[in-house]
Amino acid sequence: MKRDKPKYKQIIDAAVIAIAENGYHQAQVSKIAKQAGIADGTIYLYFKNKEDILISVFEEKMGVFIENLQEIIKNGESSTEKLSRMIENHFTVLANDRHLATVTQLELRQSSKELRLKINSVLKEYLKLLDEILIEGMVNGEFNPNMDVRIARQMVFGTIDETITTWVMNEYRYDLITTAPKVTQLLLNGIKN
Amino acid sequence: MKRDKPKYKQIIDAAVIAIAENGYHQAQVSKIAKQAGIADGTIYLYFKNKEDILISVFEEKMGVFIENLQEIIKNGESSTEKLSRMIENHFTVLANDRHLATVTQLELRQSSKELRLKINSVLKEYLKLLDEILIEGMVNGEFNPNMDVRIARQMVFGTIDETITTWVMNEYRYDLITTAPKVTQLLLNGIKN
Amino acid sequence: MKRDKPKYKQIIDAAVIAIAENGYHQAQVSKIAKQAGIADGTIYLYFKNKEDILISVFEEKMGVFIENLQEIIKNGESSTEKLSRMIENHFTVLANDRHLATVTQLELRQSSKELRLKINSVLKEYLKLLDEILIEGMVNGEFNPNMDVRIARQMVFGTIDETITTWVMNEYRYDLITTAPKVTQLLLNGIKN
Amino acid sequence: MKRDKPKYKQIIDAAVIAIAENGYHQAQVSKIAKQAGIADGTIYLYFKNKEDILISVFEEKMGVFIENLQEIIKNGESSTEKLSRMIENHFTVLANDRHLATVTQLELRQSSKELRLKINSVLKEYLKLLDEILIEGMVNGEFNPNMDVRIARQMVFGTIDETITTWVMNEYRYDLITTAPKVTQLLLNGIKN
DNA sequence: CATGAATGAGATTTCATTCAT
DNA sequence: CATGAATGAAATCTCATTCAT
Repeated sequence: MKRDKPKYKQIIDAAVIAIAENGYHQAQVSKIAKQAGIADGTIYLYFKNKEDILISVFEEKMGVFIENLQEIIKNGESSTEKLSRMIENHFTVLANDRHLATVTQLELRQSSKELRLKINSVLKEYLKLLDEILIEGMVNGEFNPNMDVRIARQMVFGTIDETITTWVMNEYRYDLITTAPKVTQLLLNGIKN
Repeated sequence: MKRDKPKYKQIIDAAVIAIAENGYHQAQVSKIAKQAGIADGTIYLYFKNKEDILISVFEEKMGVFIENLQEIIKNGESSTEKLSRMIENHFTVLANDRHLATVTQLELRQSSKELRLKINSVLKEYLKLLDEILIEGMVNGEFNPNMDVRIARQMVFGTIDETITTWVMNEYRYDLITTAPKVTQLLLNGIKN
Repeated sequence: MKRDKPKYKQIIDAAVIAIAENGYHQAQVSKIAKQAGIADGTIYLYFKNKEDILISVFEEKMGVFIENLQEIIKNGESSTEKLSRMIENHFTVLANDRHLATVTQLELRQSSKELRLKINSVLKEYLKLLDEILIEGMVNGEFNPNMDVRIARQMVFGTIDETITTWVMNEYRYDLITTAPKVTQLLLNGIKN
Repeated sequence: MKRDKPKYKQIIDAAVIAIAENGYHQAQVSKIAKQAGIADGTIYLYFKNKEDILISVFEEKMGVFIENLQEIIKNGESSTEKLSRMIENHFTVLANDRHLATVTQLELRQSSKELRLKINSVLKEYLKLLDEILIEGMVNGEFNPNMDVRIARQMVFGTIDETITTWVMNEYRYDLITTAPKVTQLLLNGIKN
């Protein structure tokens, strides 16, 4: 399996750094290779083409979010706690990896519509877990049982996304993690029963 | 004033159509010129460069949102009503101009970080008006006076944005305008006192 | 019409020279452009891609052969004379343009099978005229009426082609034009009645 | 001697198949190695480089033609019969190995001028035997004693070559072997005394 | 004011060959 | 003898912008 070889992850990480430091369109394959300390051609032993690198970056990194969220869902007591810890986790992971935050919130969005559609399908898994939490809360009485789940999900994710993007655009000037509880509070107000 | 000449608006509208129909990266200056029925070179008599066209597209179109919002603020009775009508207006304008919706929600986001930063500064005026509504509501007791305005604003705008983007990505399959009240309801729950 | 503009022929001629002097695979678009005294990009205002240049080279140059042959067929008295003058013309044109001879006999054959198939369809028109001469001669009793026209044509063209290719491979060391009558004589012996 | 080891021939045969099935430019060293069931690097224990493989393909396969022709010369009664049997043999060998026919008539000609010059020098031995037959016939009165041997040889070989190439290009649609006598007849007419 | 032909910089990807194991 | 992962040079084509008419 290619993605188990050390160079696979090495290239993924190099891509994140190269994109964060140079911008999406200035992160040429040669720059990624250089950052990874390998030859240009070696990239193509592990990835079909440049787009494949970018999708893989998203898959690998989004994988962390998904795994964490699955853990949270498994261990959380109430739906409220699960949602709260999901937001906290999302903020924490990106606050602790500014390169990754820049890449996911700003740079990767410059990709073509085709690439973004693929990225979106990766994202869907994450959103499905979010839906699980919301529906559970609606059933057990923690959240408003009459709300439209899709819209609630869009509110939760849209707010998280906008909050983090603004933080990145403001060049990480303020502490992101401490805003998490406030974001959580507002969102919970919106959806609680 | 350049922007009062007929060809100025003609090019702006041509750009929206060209981008919506071809996608951001396939909307070459020559295509915009052709759509506008003028020569490539003529574009440069009205715009400094391609980026200038795109920023102007955003400025002009966002201008409609801002004017409408100013009107809403002037005429609205309560803060709650103002916020409600702002969301309704935002949804209505884009639901009625799918070309514009595609361009603002999907295509223009493929632009470079630099361009997006400029677009964001245009957006700021709109967000400042939103802040006005929120602060007014906090002062007059309609909204939670202890909430963080910035976060509340990000929730409102992030939710609107995410909702519309999803609608565009789903190829306008459902009716956007009728979801506005549900979105408003959730957001008001979140911020109300 | 693109092929009437002066730059069209200018590029075709530059391509012949660039290919003859550098070889097929070393005749990069940039070399052709330089030889033509224009910018690389200008090539693409006149040709769809590199392959299009090469096909056009063949079409334009083969056009001369075809036109000459049509003239010969129109004015020639006997089939024997027509065949004789066709061979003479073929040898003369290439003997007088060694660049072209190198390109058609050696370099262009390195092109991909796809390109060669296209080149072949251009060639077919020439071979159809040759067939006309042969059939006419079979009907009027100058040539053997029982021979297989396809094979006769392949003999005539194969011999011409092999003769000229050998001459080019031997770096034009001997006089090509004076061998024409001998070639003609042998071929006529082969097919005469 | 390298060419006596089993892997030598194994690679040669793999090359013919790989080229015939994939085309000259798509027959990468790695494909040839895979076809031969060995590792890429192993190729370089038996051949200096890729060009060396291709020349060797031609040498080995042309060797069959040469051996057969030597046999024919040794056993044939008249020059006419020898020529006749040479043509028949040439057609038969290629008609019975379509992979080889495709490779020699179409694919290998896409090689660089340099490679083709080397291939030609391999071909020379075959052509020298053909010259022998022609000269013998001129001396013993079977062939026209006044003809130019070089041109006669080019006619014979050019006709054979063109005939077979056309057959390959037409995707072996008709029977090649039965055309041999007709080709022979026309050629003999051309050179007989 | 308007035109549109011409410019030219710049990046992805392939594949023959090597060499440490 | 054999392997196969790694190398890195090299070329087509696009498109924003200019400027002579």
